[in-house]
Amino acid sequence: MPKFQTLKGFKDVLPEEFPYWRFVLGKAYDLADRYGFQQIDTPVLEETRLFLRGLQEGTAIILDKELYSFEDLDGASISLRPEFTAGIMRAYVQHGMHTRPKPVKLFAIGPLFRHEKPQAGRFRQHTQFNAELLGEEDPAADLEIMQLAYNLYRELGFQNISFQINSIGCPVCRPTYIETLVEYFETHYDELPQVDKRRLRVNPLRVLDTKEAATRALLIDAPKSVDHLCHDCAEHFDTLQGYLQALDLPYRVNFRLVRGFDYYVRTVFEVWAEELGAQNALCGGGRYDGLVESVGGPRTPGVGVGIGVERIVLSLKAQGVQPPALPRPVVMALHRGFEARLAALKLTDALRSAGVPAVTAFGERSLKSQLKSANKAGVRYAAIIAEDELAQGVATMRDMETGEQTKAPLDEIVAWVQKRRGG
RNA sequence: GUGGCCAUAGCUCAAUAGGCAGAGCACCUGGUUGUGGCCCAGGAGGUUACGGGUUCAAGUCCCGUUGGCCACCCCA
Repeated sequence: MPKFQTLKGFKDVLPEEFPYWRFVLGKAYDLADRYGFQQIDTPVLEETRLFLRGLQEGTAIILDKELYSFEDLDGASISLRPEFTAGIMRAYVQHGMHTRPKPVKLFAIGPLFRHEKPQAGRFRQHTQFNAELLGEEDPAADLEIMQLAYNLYRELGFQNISFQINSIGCPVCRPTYIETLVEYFETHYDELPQVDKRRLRVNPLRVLDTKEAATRALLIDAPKSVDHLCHDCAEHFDTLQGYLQALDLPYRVNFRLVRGFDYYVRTVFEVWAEELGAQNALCGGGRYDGLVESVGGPRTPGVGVGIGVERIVLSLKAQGVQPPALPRPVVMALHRGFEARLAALKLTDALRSAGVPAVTAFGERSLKSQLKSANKAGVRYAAIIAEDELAQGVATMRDMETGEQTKAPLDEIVAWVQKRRGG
């Protein structure tokens, strides 16, 4: 066993993975551009308080346990970011971004850290593509965030994806709903499994997305948030559904879909892919009109989504989607003798400058050995430069697929290769 | 945090009933003077995850630890 290994829940991304990563991230950038989102990057480390601000005590304790927190050299408590949104909201307020033309549309890509028990598609460090739309209450904003997520999956080649949506109301209508919900479960208190008794106490909405069969039976008759929305929330939800229908976006209202935080309002949604087992949620998002305020800014509506990149990569593999191949060296310059080697180095340099991926054989090994290297590197052409070629000022260009060989003047090789690459 | 399954070479896996740690793939070198793939020969690569225990003898049985997978919990 190696002397050192990655920490529990962390992993290396090896070269074989990168066709997938570049495919996903390339598409993410592309879509963000097309949707008019601007990129923002915030520090990986922030004040711990930022991540635990204004949470109910029970929730704060749980989250605290999953936060990578430590004391800085000056004694300040700092933490690795467990999510993007808090840092982006902090930046929004700190830089007075509320004075920018609304809506402010931001996206970010980078690592997040949570001290969780590792599991399928869940690591202690994961990468997220995050989009936030701030300053707009129109359900079309919710729609835009949802479209962004949906089309990312669609354009990556995902099949059978659809939305699960719900509206969890707002500070006006939610408290009454939660009261009704708690009352309902209290009349069935003895039928509730231990976990759900606890949930009912700590975070009642969470009882709705329980995995306990006994509780799920009770859910059939449980009050639904969509039936307890205030006028504005109901209208917002109706309008959003009208948009989804108009745009042919497949969705289901799922009254069990919730978020556990107070600043979430109205729309919550997830994108689901069929046949992905227990972890069928590809991403989740929602509206958080109270969030900017909670970090000290003006009251600002907002809606956002977080999309886990590792989970996409896993799903792409599970669905057998082939990402485009990454560029490989096209030419390897082989050489024999010191002068030839210099010529090979110059040739490689010229090819690279012209945009042709090229490498030089290293060392002073036999031509045979160098050809083996060229074969393993998968290059299309071996440019052989030895005494004869040097004397004539040419290279022997060997096509590694057909074995065909032709000589070409050294200063014409760039053009020779480009012509054959169809450039 | 709770529970189940698992851990042998870089990878995939063997190793009778507890009795000398192996194969395939991958890697390196060679198969003569300037030519790859296939083939052949050779090489390197292991404290059997780690620590303890039982035994004449442990990869194999027992305990602990670490790590992985799966489910729960949680999911900003």
